[in-house]
Amino acid sequence: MARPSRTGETDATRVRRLLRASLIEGEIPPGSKLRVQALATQYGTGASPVREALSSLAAEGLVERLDQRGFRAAPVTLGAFEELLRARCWVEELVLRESILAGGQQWEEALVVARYRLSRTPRRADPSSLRDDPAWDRVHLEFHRALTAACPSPTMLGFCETLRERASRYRGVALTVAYPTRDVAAEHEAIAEAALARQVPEACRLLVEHYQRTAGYLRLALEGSQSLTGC
Amino acid sequence: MARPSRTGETDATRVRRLLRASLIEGEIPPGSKLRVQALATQYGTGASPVREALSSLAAEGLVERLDQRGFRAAPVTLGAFEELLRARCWVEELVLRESILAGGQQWEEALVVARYRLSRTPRRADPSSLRDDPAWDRVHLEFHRALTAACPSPTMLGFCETLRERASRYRGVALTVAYPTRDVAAEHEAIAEAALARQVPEACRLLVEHYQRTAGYLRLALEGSQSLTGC
DNA sequence: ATTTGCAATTTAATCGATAATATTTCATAC
DNA sequence: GTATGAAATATTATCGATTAAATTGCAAAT
Repeated sequence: MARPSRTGETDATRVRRLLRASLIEGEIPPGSKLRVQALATQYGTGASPVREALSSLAAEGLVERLDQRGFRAAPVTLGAFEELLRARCWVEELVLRESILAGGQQWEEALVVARYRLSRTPRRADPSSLRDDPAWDRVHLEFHRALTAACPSPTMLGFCETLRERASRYRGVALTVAYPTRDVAAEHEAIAEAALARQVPEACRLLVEHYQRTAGYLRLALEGSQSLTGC
Repeated sequence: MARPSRTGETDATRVRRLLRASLIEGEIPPGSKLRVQALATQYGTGASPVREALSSLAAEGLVERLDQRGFRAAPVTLGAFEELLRARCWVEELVLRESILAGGQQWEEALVVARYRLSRTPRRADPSSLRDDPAWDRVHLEFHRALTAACPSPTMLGFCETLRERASRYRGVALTVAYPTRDVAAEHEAIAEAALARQVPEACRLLVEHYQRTAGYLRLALEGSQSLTGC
Protein backbone atom coordinates (compact mmCIF):
# COMPACT_ATOMS: atom_id res chain seq x y z
CA MET A 1 0.00 0.00 0.00
CA ALA A 2 1.54 3.21 -1.09
CA ARG A 3 -0.24 5.37 1.42
CA PRO A 4 1.01 8.82 0.55
CA SER A 5 1.14 11.60 3.10
CA ARG A 6 -0.22 13.82 0.38
CA THR A 7 3.10 15.67 0.48
CA GLY A 8 4.82 13.03 -1.58
CA GLU A 9 6.87 12.01 1.44
CA THR A 10 6.90 8.29 2.05
CA ASP A 11 6.49 6.72 5.47
CA ALA A 12 10.08 5.55 5.35
CA THR A 13 11.34 9.07 4.70
CA ARG A 14 9.17 10.57 7.38
CA VAL A 15 10.21 8.04 10.02
CA ARG A 16 13.83 8.56 9.03
CA ARG A 17 13.48 12.30 9.51
CA LEU A 18 11.79 12.04 12.90
CA LEU A 19 14.07 9.31 14.22
CA ARG A 20 17.08 11.25 13.05
CA ALA A 21 15.99 14.34 14.95
CA SER A 22 15.32 12.30 18.08
CA LEU A 23 18.77 10.76 17.91
CA ILE A 24 20.59 14.03 17.29
CA GLU A 25 18.66 15.89 19.92
CA GLY A 26 19.40 13.14 22.41
CA GLU A 27 15.78 12.31 23.07
CA ILE A 28 16.70 8.74 22.28
CA PRO A 29 19.74 8.05 24.47
CA PRO A 30 22.86 6.54 22.88
CA GLY A 31 23.13 2.80 23.14
CA SER A 32 19.43 2.21 23.64
CA LYS A 33 17.78 -0.61 21.76
CA LEU A 34 15.55 0.30 18.86
CA ARG A 35 12.77 -2.25 18.52
CA VAL A 36 11.14 -2.25 15.14
CA GLN A 37 7.64 -3.08 16.34
CA ALA A 38 7.65 -0.43 19.03
CA LEU A 39 8.81 2.26 16.60
CA ALA A 40 6.28 1.16 14.02
CA THR A 41 3.48 1.59 16.53
CA GLN A 42 4.87 4.90 17.75
CA TYR A 43 5.05 6.36 14.27
CA GLY A 44 1.82 4.81 13.09
CA THR A 45 3.22 2.64 10.33
CA GLY A 46 4.52 -0.86 9.66
CA ALA A 47 7.80 -2.63 10.05
CA SER A 48 9.07 -2.10 6.51
CA PRO A 49 9.30 1.71 6.56
CA VAL A 50 10.87 1.61 10.01
CA ARG A 51 13.46 -0.91 8.89
CA GLU A 52 14.29 1.24 5.88
CA ALA A 53 14.71 4.27 8.09
CA LEU A 54 16.94 2.37 10.50
CA SER A 55 19.05 0.92 7.70
CA SER A 56 19.59 4.36 6.31
CA LEU A 57 20.51 5.84 9.69
CA ALA A 58 22.88 2.95 10.24
CA ALA A 59 24.74 3.89 7.06
CA GLU A 60 25.00 7.39 8.44
CA GLY A 61 26.46 6.20 11.72
CA LEU A 62 23.67 7.35 14.01
CA VAL A 63 22.40 3.82 14.42
CA GLU A 64 24.24 0.55 14.77
CA ARG A 65 23.07 -2.57 13.06
CA LEU A 66 23.80 -5.93 14.61
CA ASP A 67 22.90 -8.62 12.15
CA GLN A 68 20.27 -10.88 13.59
CA ARG A 69 20.08 -8.77 16.72
CA GLY A 70 18.41 -5.65 15.45
CA PHE A 71 19.30 -2.01 15.78
CA ARG A 72 20.40 0.29 18.56
CA ALA A 73 21.22 3.96 18.84
CA ALA A 74 24.95 4.27 18.22
CA PRO A 75 26.69 4.24 21.59
CA VAL A 76 28.98 7.06 22.66
CA THR A 77 32.35 6.69 24.33
CA LEU A 78 34.90 9.08 25.67
CA GLY A 79 37.45 7.87 23.14
CA ALA A 80 35.09 8.41 20.22
CA PHE A 81 34.36 11.87 21.53
CA GLU A 82 38.03 12.83 21.62
CA GLU A 83 38.50 11.52 18.14
CA LEU A 84 35.43 13.30 16.86
CA LEU A 85 36.67 16.56 18.35
CA ARG A 86 40.01 16.24 16.61
CA ALA A 87 38.42 15.50 13.24
CA ARG A 88 36.01 18.36 13.72
CA CYS A 89 38.75 20.87 14.43
CA TRP A 90 40.69 19.82 11.36
CA VAL A 91 37.73 19.94 9.05
CA GLU A 92 36.14 23.09 10.40
CA GLU A 93 39.44 24.90 10.20
CA LEU A 94 39.86 23.89 6.58
CA VAL A 95 36.29 24.77 5.66
CA LEU A 96 36.39 28.12 7.45
CA ARG A 97 39.57 29.03 5.62
CA GLU A 98 38.05 28.26 2.24
CA SER A 99 34.85 30.03 3.19
CA ILE A 100 36.70 33.22 4.09
CA LEU A 101 38.73 33.02 0.90
CA ALA A 102 35.72 32.43 -1.31
CA GLY A 103 33.10 34.46 0.54
CA GLY A 104 31.59 37.45 -1.23
CA GLN A 105 29.25 40.20 -0.19
CA GLN A 106 26.32 37.84 0.19
CA TRP A 107 28.27 35.68 2.61
CA GLU A 108 29.39 38.67 4.64
CA GLU A 109 25.88 40.00 4.97
CA ALA A 110 24.39 36.64 5.91
CA LEU A 111 27.08 36.27 8.56
CA VAL A 112 26.35 39.71 9.93
CA VAL A 113 22.66 38.80 10.22
CA ALA A 114 23.43 35.47 11.88
CA ARG A 115 25.74 37.15 14.36
CA TYR A 116 23.10 39.76 15.15
CA ARG A 117 20.40 37.16 15.72
CA LEU A 118 22.67 35.15 17.97
CA SER A 119 23.53 38.23 20.00
CA ARG A 120 19.84 39.01 20.49
CA THR A 121 18.74 35.53 21.58
CA PRO A 122 19.08 34.59 25.24
CA ARG A 123 20.82 31.28 25.73
CA ARG A 124 18.35 30.06 28.30
CA ALA A 125 14.75 31.16 28.49
CA ASP A 126 14.60 29.98 32.06
CA PRO A 127 17.99 30.77 33.66
CA SER A 128 17.56 27.96 36.16
CA SER A 129 17.41 25.35 33.40
CA LEU A 130 20.53 23.46 32.44
CA ARG A 131 19.32 22.97 28.94
CA ASP A 132 19.76 25.60 26.22
CA ASP A 133 16.69 27.18 24.75
CA PRO A 134 15.74 25.52 21.45
CA ALA A 135 15.55 28.94 19.83
CA TRP A 136 19.14 29.64 20.86
CA ASP A 137 20.20 26.21 19.56
CA ARG A 138 18.75 27.15 16.21
CA VAL A 139 20.39 30.55 15.83
CA HIS A 140 23.64 29.14 17.19
CA LEU A 141 23.58 26.41 14.57
CA GLU A 142 22.76 28.97 11.89
CA PHE A 143 25.66 31.16 13.00
CA HIS A 144 28.16 28.34 12.64
CA ARG A 145 26.68 27.41 9.29
CA ALA A 146 26.91 31.01 8.12
CA LEU A 147 30.61 31.13 8.99
CA THR A 148 31.48 28.26 6.66
CA ALA A 149 28.69 28.66 4.13
CA ALA A 150 30.88 30.16 1.40
CA CYS A 151 33.19 27.14 1.25
CA PRO A 152 32.74 26.06 -2.36
CA SER A 153 32.53 22.37 -1.54
CA PRO A 154 29.13 20.88 -0.70
CA THR A 155 30.94 17.63 0.05
CA MET A 156 33.03 19.24 2.77
CA LEU A 157 30.08 21.18 4.16
CA GLY A 158 28.06 17.98 4.31
CA PHE A 159 30.86 16.28 6.19
CA CYS A 160 30.94 19.19 8.65
CA GLU A 161 27.23 18.79 9.18
CA THR A 162 27.64 15.08 9.85
CA LEU A 163 30.33 15.76 12.43
CA ARG A 164 28.18 18.45 14.02
CA GLU A 165 25.30 16.04 14.35
CA ARG A 166 27.46 13.38 15.87
CA ALA A 167 28.85 15.86 18.35
CA SER A 168 25.43 17.09 19.38
CA ARG A 169 24.59 13.62 20.64
CA TYR A 170 27.13 14.10 23.39
CA ARG A 171 25.50 17.18 24.81
CA GLY A 172 22.52 15.43 26.31
CA VAL A 173 24.79 13.00 28.12
CA ALA A 174 26.69 15.83 29.76
CA LEU A 175 23.81 17.70 31.34
CA THR A 176 24.83 16.68 34.83
CA VAL A 177 27.17 19.56 35.51
CA ALA A 178 26.60 23.27 35.34
CA TYR A 179 29.03 24.86 32.95
CA PRO A 180 31.56 27.20 34.50
CA THR A 181 31.13 30.84 33.70
CA ARG A 182 32.30 31.56 30.22
CA ASP A 183 31.49 34.29 27.79
CA VAL A 184 30.40 32.26 24.80
CA ALA A 185 28.83 35.31 23.20
CA ALA A 186 32.17 37.12 23.21
CA GLU A 187 33.83 34.10 21.58
CA HIS A 188 31.27 34.13 18.79
CA GLU A 189 31.74 37.86 18.34
CA ALA A 190 35.50 37.48 18.05
CA ILE A 191 35.22 34.68 15.50
CA ALA A 192 32.79 36.64 13.35
CA GLU A 193 34.97 39.71 13.61
CA ALA A 194 38.09 37.89 12.43
CA ALA A 195 36.19 36.14 9.63
CA LEU A 196 34.69 39.38 8.33
CA ALA A 197 38.14 40.98 8.48
CA ARG A 198 39.39 38.06 6.37
CA GLN A 199 42.00 37.20 8.95
CA VAL A 200 42.24 33.52 8.13
CA PRO A 201 44.74 32.28 10.74
CA GLU A 202 43.15 34.32 13.53
CA ALA A 203 39.61 33.19 12.70
CA CYS A 204 40.65 29.55 12.49
CA ARG A 205 42.53 29.73 15.75
CA LEU A 206 39.55 31.27 17.52
CA LEU A 207 37.12 28.75 16.08
CA VAL A 208 39.23 25.78 17.08
CA GLU A 209 39.71 27.19 20.56
CA HIS A 210 35.97 27.69 20.78
CA TYR A 211 35.37 24.03 20.02
CA GLN A 212 38.07 22.82 22.33
CA ARG A 213 36.80 24.91 25.19
CA THR A 214 33.28 23.56 24.77
CA ALA A 215 34.69 20.08 24.47
CA GLY A 216 36.74 20.54 27.59
CA TYR A 217 33.66 21.09 29.72
CA LEU A 218 31.85 18.29 27.98
CA ARG A 219 34.77 15.99 28.69
CA LEU A 220 34.69 16.83 32.38
CA ALA A 221 30.97 16.20 32.49
CA LEU A 222 31.35 12.92 30.66
CA GLU A 223 34.09 11.68 32.93
CA GLY A 224 32.06 12.69 35.97
CA SER A 225 28.74 11.28 34.92
CA GLN A 226 30.09 7.92 33.78
CA SER A 227 27.00 7.66 31.64
CA LEU A 228 28.97 6.97 28.55
CA THR A 229 28.69 3.29 28.04
CA GLY A 230 25.07 3.61 27.07
CA CYS A 231 24.49 0.21 28.60
CA MET B 1 11.37 -15.56 7.85
CA ALA B 2 14.78 -15.01 9.19
CA ARG B 3 16.58 -17.14 6.69
CA PRO B 4 20.19 -16.86 7.80
CA SER B 5 23.10 -17.41 5.47
CA ARG B 6 24.62 -19.44 8.25
CA THR B 7 27.31 -16.78 8.48
CA GLY B 8 25.06 -14.51 10.50
CA GLU B 9 24.84 -12.15 7.56
CA THR B 10 21.32 -11.09 6.70
CA ASP B 11 19.98 -10.84 3.17
CA ALA B 12 19.81 -7.08 3.52
CA THR B 13 23.47 -6.86 4.46
CA ARG B 14 24.55 -9.20 1.71
CA VAL B 15 22.62 -7.35 -0.98
CA ARG B 16 24.00 -4.07 0.31
CA ARG B 17 27.54 -5.39 0.05
CA LEU B 18 27.10 -6.73 -3.47
CA LEU B 19 25.20 -3.73 -4.77
CA ARG B 20 27.77 -1.43 -3.26
CA ALA B 21 30.60 -3.21 -5.05
CA SER B 22 28.69 -3.11 -8.34
CA LEU B 23 28.13 0.62 -8.00
CA ILE B 24 31.71 1.44 -7.04
CA GLU B 25 33.17 -0.74 -9.71
CA GLY B 26 30.93 0.86 -12.28
CA GLU B 27 29.22 -2.35 -13.28
CA ILE B 28 25.97 -0.54 -12.62
CA PRO B 29 26.29 2.68 -14.61
CA PRO B 30 25.56 6.00 -12.87
CA GLY B 31 22.05 7.29 -13.32
CA SER B 32 20.54 3.95 -14.14
CA LYS B 33 17.25 3.02 -12.58
CA LEU B 34 17.30 0.44 -9.82
CA ARG B 35 14.08 -1.55 -9.85
CA VAL B 36 13.41 -3.33 -6.61
CA GLN B 37 11.72 -6.37 -8.13
CA ALA B 38 14.47 -6.94 -10.66
CA LEU B 39 17.19 -6.71 -8.01
CA ALA B 40 15.26 -9.00 -5.69
CA THR B 41 15.12 -11.65 -8.39
CA GLN B 42 18.77 -11.13 -9.30
CA TYR B 43 19.96 -11.57 -5.73
CA GLY B 44 17.50 -14.32 -4.90
CA THR B 45 15.58 -12.57 -2.18
CA GLY B 46 12.50 -10.41 -1.61
CA ALA B 47 11.71 -6.75 -1.85
CA SER B 48 12.29 -5.89 1.80
CA PRO B 49 16.00 -6.71 2.00
CA VAL B 50 16.61 -4.96 -1.31
CA ARG B 51 14.80 -1.85 -0.15
CA GLU B 52 16.82 -1.84 3.05
CA ALA B 53 20.03 -2.12 1.08
CA LEU B 54 19.00 0.68 -1.26
CA SER B 55 17.95 2.93 1.61
CA SER B 56 21.27 2.44 3.25
CA LEU B 57 23.22 3.11 0.05
CA ALA B 58 21.12 6.22 -0.48
CA ALA B 59 22.24 7.55 2.89
CA GLU B 60 25.79 6.93 1.75
CA GLY B 61 25.33 8.86 -1.47
CA LEU B 62 25.87 6.01 -3.91
CA VAL B 63 22.16 5.78 -4.64
CA GLU B 64 19.53 8.45 -5.02
CA ARG B 65 16.08 8.07 -3.58
CA LEU B 66 13.18 9.80 -5.26
CA ASP B 67 10.15 9.50 -3.08
CA GLN B 68 7.39 7.63 -4.84
CA ARG B 69 9.65 7.11 -7.82
CA GLY B 70 12.08 4.58 -6.50
CA PHE B 71 15.84 4.47 -6.58
CA ARG B 72 18.56 5.08 -9.12
CA ALA B 73 22.32 4.88 -9.11
CA ALA B 74 23.56 8.33 -8.19
CA PRO B 75 24.24 10.23 -11.42
CA VAL B 76 27.64 11.72 -12.17
CA THR B 77 28.28 15.16 -13.58
CA LEU B 78 31.37 17.06 -14.60
CA GLY B 79 30.65 19.66 -11.93
CA ALA B 80 30.34 17.06 -9.18
CA PHE B 81 33.59 15.52 -10.36
CA GLU B 82 35.46 18.81 -10.09
CA GLU B 83 34.03 19.40 -6.67
CA LEU B 84 34.88 15.89 -5.54
CA LEU B 85 38.44 16.30 -6.73
CA ARG B 86 38.87 19.50 -4.75
CA ALA B 87 37.46 17.96 -1.56
CA ARG B 88 39.64 14.92 -2.06
CA CYS B 89 42.82 16.92 -2.42
CA TRP B 90 42.07 18.89 0.73
CA VAL B 91 41.23 15.85 2.80
CA GLU B 92 43.97 13.59 1.52
CA GLU B 93 46.55 16.29 2.09
CA LEU B 94 45.40 16.73 5.66
CA VAL B 95 45.26 13.01 6.35
CA LEU B 96 48.64 12.33 4.77
CA ARG B 97 50.20 15.05 6.90
CA GLU B 98 48.80 13.58 10.11
CA SER B 99 49.75 10.11 9.02
CA ILE B 100 53.36 11.11 8.44
CA LEU B 101 53.45 12.93 11.77
CA ALA B 102 51.94 10.04 13.71
CA GLY B 103 53.36 7.11 11.77
CA GLY B 104 55.72 4.78 13.59
CA GLN B 105 57.85 1.87 12.52
CA GLN B 106 54.87 -0.32 11.78
CA TRP B 107 53.45 2.27 9.39
CA GLU B 108 56.80 2.68 7.64
CA GLU B 109 57.20 -1.03 7.10
CA ALA B 110 53.65 -1.54 5.87
CA LEU B 111 54.19 1.31 3.41
CA VAL B 112 57.43 -0.23 2.18
CA VAL B 113 55.62 -3.50 1.56
CA ALA B 114 52.74 -1.81 -0.22
CA ARG B 115 55.15 0.12 -2.43
CA TYR B 116 57.03 -3.04 -3.27
CA ARG B 117 53.88 -4.94 -4.19
CA LEU B 118 52.70 -2.08 -6.37
CA SER B 119 56.05 -1.95 -8.15
CA ARG B 120 55.87 -5.68 -8.89
CA THR B 121 52.35 -5.73 -10.24
CA PRO B 122 51.79 -4.95 -13.94
CA ARG B 123 49.10 -2.37 -14.46
CA ARG B 124 47.48 -4.26 -17.28
CA ALA B 125 47.64 -8.00 -17.70
CA ASP B 126 46.74 -7.63 -21.33
CA PRO B 127 48.50 -4.48 -22.61
CA SER B 128 45.86 -3.99 -25.29
CA SER B 129 43.11 -3.61 -22.73
CA LEU B 130 42.03 -0.15 -21.64
CA ARG B 131 40.96 -1.40 -18.26
CA ASP B 132 43.39 -1.84 -15.37
CA ASP B 133 44.02 -5.32 -14.05
CA PRO B 134 41.89 -6.01 -10.95
CA ALA B 135 45.03 -7.19 -9.15
CA TRP B 136 46.70 -3.84 -9.85
CA ASP B 137 43.59 -2.01 -8.67
CA ARG B 138 43.86 -3.88 -5.39
CA VAL B 139 47.52 -3.19 -4.67
CA HIS B 140 47.11 0.39 -5.86
CA LEU B 141 44.25 0.89 -3.41
CA GLU B 142 46.30 -0.72 -0.66
CA PHE B 143 49.24 1.55 -1.42
CA HIS B 144 47.14 4.67 -1.03
CA ARG B 145 45.61 3.30 2.15
CA ALA B 146 49.04 2.49 3.55
CA LEU B 147 50.17 6.07 2.97
CA THR B 148 47.46 7.52 5.18
CA ALA B 149 46.93 4.59 7.51
CA ALA B 150 48.70 6.14 10.49
CA CYS B 151 46.40 9.14 10.65
CA PRO B 152 44.96 8.76 14.14
CA SER B 153 41.41 9.58 13.10
CA PRO B 154 39.15 6.76 11.90
CA THR B 155 36.55 9.39 11.10
CA MET B 156 38.87 11.15 8.67
CA LEU B 157 40.07 7.89 7.16
CA GLY B 158 36.48 6.80 6.69
CA PHE B 159 35.73 10.04 4.91
CA CYS B 160 38.74 9.50 2.64
CA GLU B 161 37.42 6.08 1.80
CA THR B 162 34.01 7.49 0.95
CA LEU B 163 35.55 10.04 -1.38
CA ARG B 164 37.72 7.37 -2.98
CA GLU B 165 34.67 5.25 -3.65
CA ARG B 166 32.79 8.15 -5.16
CA ALA B 167 35.75 8.96 -7.37
CA SER B 168 36.11 5.41 -8.60
CA ARG B 169 32.63 5.62 -10.11
CA TYR B 170 33.98 8.09 -12.64
CA ARG B 171 36.62 5.78 -13.99
CA GLY B 172 34.27 3.50 -15.83
CA VAL B 173 32.68 6.44 -17.61
CA ALA B 174 36.03 7.60 -18.93
CA LEU B 175 37.19 4.44 -20.64
CA THR B 176 36.77 5.93 -24.08
CA VAL B 177 40.22 7.46 -24.40
CA ALA B 178 43.63 5.94 -24.08
CA TYR B 179 45.62 7.68 -21.40
CA PRO B 180 48.65 9.60 -22.61
CA THR B 181 51.97 8.18 -21.63
CA ARG B 182 52.68 8.90 -18.03
CA ASP B 183 54.89 7.25 -15.50
CA VAL B 184 52.43 6.55 -12.74
CA ALA B 185 54.84 4.14 -11.08
CA ALA B 186 57.44 6.88 -10.70
CA GLU B 187 54.85 9.16 -9.16
CA HIS B 188 54.01 6.53 -6.58
CA GLU B 189 57.68 5.98 -5.87
CA ALA B 190 58.25 9.67 -5.29
CA ILE B 191 55.29 10.00 -2.94
CA ALA B 192 56.38 7.00 -0.88
CA GLU B 193 59.92 8.32 -0.78
CA ALA B 194 58.87 11.72 0.52
CA ALA B 195 56.48 10.19 3.06
CA LEU B 196 59.12 7.82 4.43
CA ALA B 197 61.55 10.72 4.64
CA ARG B 198 58.88 12.56 6.67
CA GLN B 199 58.95 15.47 4.26
CA VAL B 200 55.40 16.61 4.87
CA PRO B 201 55.06 19.49 2.40
CA GLU B 202 56.83 17.60 -0.38
CA ALA B 203 54.76 14.43 0.10
CA CYS B 204 51.50 16.38 0.18
CA ARG B 205 52.43 18.33 -2.91
CA LEU B 206 53.28 15.17 -4.82
CA LEU B 207 50.11 13.40 -3.72
CA VAL B 208 47.87 16.28 -4.73
CA GLU B 209 49.63 16.58 -8.07
CA HIS B 210 49.16 12.86 -8.55
CA TYR B 211 45.42 13.20 -8.07
CA GLN B 212 45.13 16.25 -10.22
CA ARG B 213 47.05 14.66 -13.05
CA THR B 214 44.81 11.60 -13.00
CA ALA B 215 41.80 13.87 -12.79
CA GLY B 216 43.01 15.91 -15.71
CA TYR B 217 42.90 12.93 -18.04
CA LEU B 218 39.60 11.83 -16.61
CA ARG B 219 38.20 15.29 -17.20
CA LEU B 220 39.26 15.21 -20.83
CA ALA B 221 37.70 11.82 -21.28
CA LEU B 222 34.50 12.93 -19.61
CA GLU B 223 34.20 16.03 -21.74
CA GLY B 224 34.88 13.99 -24.84
CA SER B 225 32.57 11.12 -24.16
CA GLN B 226 29.61 13.25 -23.10
CA SER B 227 28.40 10.19 -21.25
CA LEU B 228 28.01 12.06 -18.03
CA THR B 229 24.34 12.65 -17.77
CA GLY B 230 23.67 9.00 -17.15
CA CYS B 231 20.40 9.37 -19.01
C1' DA C 1 3.65 16.82 -36.41
C1' DT C 2 2.80 17.80 -31.85
C1' DT C 3 -0.18 17.92 -27.97
C1' DT C 4 -3.92 16.20 -24.94
C1' DG C 5 -6.65 12.84 -22.40
C1' DC C 6 -7.54 8.43 -20.82
C1' DA C 7 -7.02 3.48 -20.21
C1' DA C 8 -3.65 -0.24 -19.50
C1' DT C 9 0.44 -1.53 -17.49
C1' DT C 10 4.19 -1.24 -14.58
C1' DT C 11 6.41 -0.05 -10.42
C1' DA C 12 6.68 1.70 -5.64
C1' DA C 13 5.41 1.44 -0.96
C1' DT C 14 3.30 -0.78 2.52
C1' DC C 15 0.82 -4.35 5.32
C1' DG C 16 -0.05 -8.72 7.74
C1' DA C 17 1.57 -13.14 8.47
C1' DT C 18 5.28 -16.44 9.30
C1' DA C 19 9.66 -18.79 10.19
C1' DA C 20 14.06 -18.46 12.35
C1' DT C 21 16.71 -16.56 15.94
C1' DA C 22 17.70 -14.38 20.22
C1' DT C 23 16.39 -13.50 24.89
C1' DT C 24 14.14 -14.31 29.07
C1' DT C 25 12.07 -17.16 32.53
C1' DC C 26 12.06 -20.52 35.68
C1' DA C 27 12.61 -24.97 37.64
C1' DT C 28 16.27 -28.00 39.01
C1' DA C 29 20.80 -29.48 40.40
C1' DC C 30 25.00 -28.44 42.55
C1' DG D 1 23.20 -18.79 46.62
C1' DT D 2 24.72 -19.69 42.08
C1' DA D 3 24.95 -22.28 37.92
C1' DT D 4 22.58 -25.08 34.19
C1' DG D 5 19.52 -25.97 30.75
C1' DA D 6 15.17 -26.40 28.63
C1' DA D 7 10.71 -24.33 27.72
C1' DA D 8 8.27 -19.95 26.98
C1' DT D 9 8.40 -15.50 25.07
C1' DA D 10 9.85 -11.75 22.36
C1' DT D 11 12.02 -9.99 18.39
C1' DT D 12 14.18 -10.08 13.92
C1' DA D 13 14.13 -10.85 9.16
C1' DT D 14 11.66 -12.07 5.44
C1' DC D 15 7.81 -13.24 2.17
C1' DG D 16 3.60 -12.75 -0.55
C1' DA D 17 -0.17 -10.02 -1.38
C1' DT D 18 -2.33 -5.51 -1.79
C1' DT D 19 -3.04 -0.68 -2.82
C1' DA D 20 -1.67 3.73 -4.71
C1' DA D 21 0.97 6.19 -7.66
C1' DA D 22 3.78 6.79 -11.81
C1' DT D 23 4.62 5.59 -16.40
C1' DT D 24 3.47 4.04 -20.89
C1' DG D 25 0.77 3.37 -25.00
C1' DC D 26 -2.37 5.01 -28.05
C1' DA D 27 -5.99 7.38 -30.22
C1' DA D 28 -8.34 11.83 -31.08
C1' DA D 29 -7.93 16.69 -31.61
C1' DT D 30 -5.41 20.81 -32.72
